[in-house]
Amino acid sequence: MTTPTLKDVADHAQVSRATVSRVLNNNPSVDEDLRVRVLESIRLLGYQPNRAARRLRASSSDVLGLIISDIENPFFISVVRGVEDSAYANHMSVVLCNTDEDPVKQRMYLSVMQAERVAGLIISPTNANEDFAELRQVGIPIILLDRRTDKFETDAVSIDNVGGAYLAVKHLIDLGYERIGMIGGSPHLTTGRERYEGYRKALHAAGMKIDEKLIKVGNFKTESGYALAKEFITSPQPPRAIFVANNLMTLGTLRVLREHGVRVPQDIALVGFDDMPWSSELCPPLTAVSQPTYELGQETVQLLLRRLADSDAPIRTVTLQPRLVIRESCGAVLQSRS
Amino acid sequence: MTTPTLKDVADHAQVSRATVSRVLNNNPSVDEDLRVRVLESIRLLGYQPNRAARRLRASSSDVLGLIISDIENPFFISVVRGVEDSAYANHMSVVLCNTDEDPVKQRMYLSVMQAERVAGLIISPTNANEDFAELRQVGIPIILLDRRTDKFETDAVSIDNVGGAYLAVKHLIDLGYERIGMIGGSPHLTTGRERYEGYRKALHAAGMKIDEKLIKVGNFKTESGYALAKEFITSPQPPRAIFVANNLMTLGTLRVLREHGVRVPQDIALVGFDDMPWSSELCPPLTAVSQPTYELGQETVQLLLRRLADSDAPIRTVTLQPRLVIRESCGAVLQSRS
DNA sequence: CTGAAAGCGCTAACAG
DNA sequence: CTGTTAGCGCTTTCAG
Repeated sequence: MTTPTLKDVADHAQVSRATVSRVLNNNPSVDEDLRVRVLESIRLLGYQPNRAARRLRASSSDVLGLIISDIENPFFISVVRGVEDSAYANHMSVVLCNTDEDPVKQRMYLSVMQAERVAGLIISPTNANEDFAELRQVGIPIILLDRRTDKFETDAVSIDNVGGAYLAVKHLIDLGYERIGMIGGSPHLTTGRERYEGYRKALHAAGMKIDEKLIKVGNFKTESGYALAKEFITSPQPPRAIFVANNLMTLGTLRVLREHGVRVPQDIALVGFDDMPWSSELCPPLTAVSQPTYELGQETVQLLLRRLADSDAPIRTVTLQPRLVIRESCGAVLQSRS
Repeated sequence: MTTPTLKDVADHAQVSRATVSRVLNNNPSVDEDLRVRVLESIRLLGYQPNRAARRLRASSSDVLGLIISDIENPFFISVVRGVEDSAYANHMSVVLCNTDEDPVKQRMYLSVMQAERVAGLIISPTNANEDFAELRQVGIPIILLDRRTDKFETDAVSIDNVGGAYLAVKHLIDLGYERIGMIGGSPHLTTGRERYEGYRKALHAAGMKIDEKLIKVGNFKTESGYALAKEFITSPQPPRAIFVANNLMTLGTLRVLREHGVRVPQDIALVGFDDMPWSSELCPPLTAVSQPTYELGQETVQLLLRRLADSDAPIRTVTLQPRLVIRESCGAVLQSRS
């Protein structure tokens, strides 16, 4: 019922606590004999350093905070995985928190992270106007993941959303579609705004007019996609093709279309943003913008590590390029393989 | 760059550190005047208790460890969500670790949890023969999630896998299928074994023979489902219907069938285990055993809370019932809605 | 190269 | 009801 402490190890090895501590921290200035003796005692007693104590004393911790905004969204899973693997490879553990797009929860978790004295924080913020004042004051580095904020300058890694959306809509245009609609995500998030911008740009570049009636804005959730798509198909002049701004909304859209017997792509063509493991088994196999999610996660850790090593390094923003995966939901060439 | 400490608050409010501590911990024996004065100082200084210090001193922590075996598997996401929400409601934070079905990683994370002195641990173990000796020795309660181990008695919450599989296979039998095959998951996990048992039981109850050639065993991953399904359809006598033991393997199976132009359910009928948000948009909409994943997560927290309150409470095992969601992949009545 | 000693920020008896 | 006094387990000067 009781764990051995550093003192126990010291007693057992007949050295001072300082020496044990040095061995633990790979301090080179320890005689080889003592080192092995200490190591042996550690093994024998099954000693485990107490992290709470260590963190209290040495203000450095090896815990990395990861705050994501919606764990329900499969997009984040692969991201989490990337963060975790990278952290693991660098001997850090990660504490994952989910704000559920709730600013109140976000505030709370920010407090937790601060009180927890994490080494650094990776976050995809729920709102663009958070300034992370407390965390910054304490000197905890922050890396923005996927979404950015207006308020202040930080290291950030994100996807080229404008480019991705452009790619998707251009594909539709190239296939000859007109009346191309969009089901957009939260306009208060950079991702929502940028994908919308990509949509506009693509139409613009093709000399096509923007028709406000073909643009619906929601909140990146399945229900929102469902509701908006329903508005579309029950409207007098539904779009001939739709670009949907994320995977959840795409699911909602597919549901409505199926329920109303609308055929894809014969009646309405569809491109999604986010390529998921199941996208190729959907009905029909979905053409979608694929985001390098795993790399997104990895990259944030790299940025954090760099910032930890040099707090004065210039601020860096990394942008990852998405690519279009063509399947059957737009009526492009039918392919035998996905 | 420096955070106020409890001492700063004490000085500011002109009281002792003990009093501040009492206020912080809602100790009722503090005069109302002092309490407001302290609270005011806390607010003014923006004080945040240092968790590391608190945890070091009071061996009780409000951090709950959650170790899952495969974050890639969407099944766990909803579980995580359930755990998190319940924990949040009970003022606890959760640290999530992903072992990736790797016993070495699991060992490491168990150490981390111990060193971290978490209040309790919820885990879906990668292997059935882990005994959690160290954790138990330190007195950290453990709750088994979804999977169980042989080695020792603990509180556990899981799904009735036998019953779920039985339901699925019986459905196939009731529809008149013969030559019903199974693509099973890891036999060293209780979930894998039990779903297999349910399959056998259903055939048995119907007076049907078990044909070993119709049983393939894999490891719950997409690739495994892909490979096994391929073996099936390239075999001289493929099964007429298949029960697939989890969502990832179902995805792999669907992929093979699509690639080989096998029609579902006309050529081969399919039932999956795990109903996912996208199951109804698959090609064809999938009939599947739906597990109460969110509740699974919630329930583990309840069990943990109970154990924390009374370490001598009798060991409890909670079993949640799954249900069958009928769609189109088995050729049952076609329904307009999912 | 090693040990002694002084805390990190907080809580928990124990007196008053 | 409040303050004093010890530490929790570890790291880190500072002397030897």
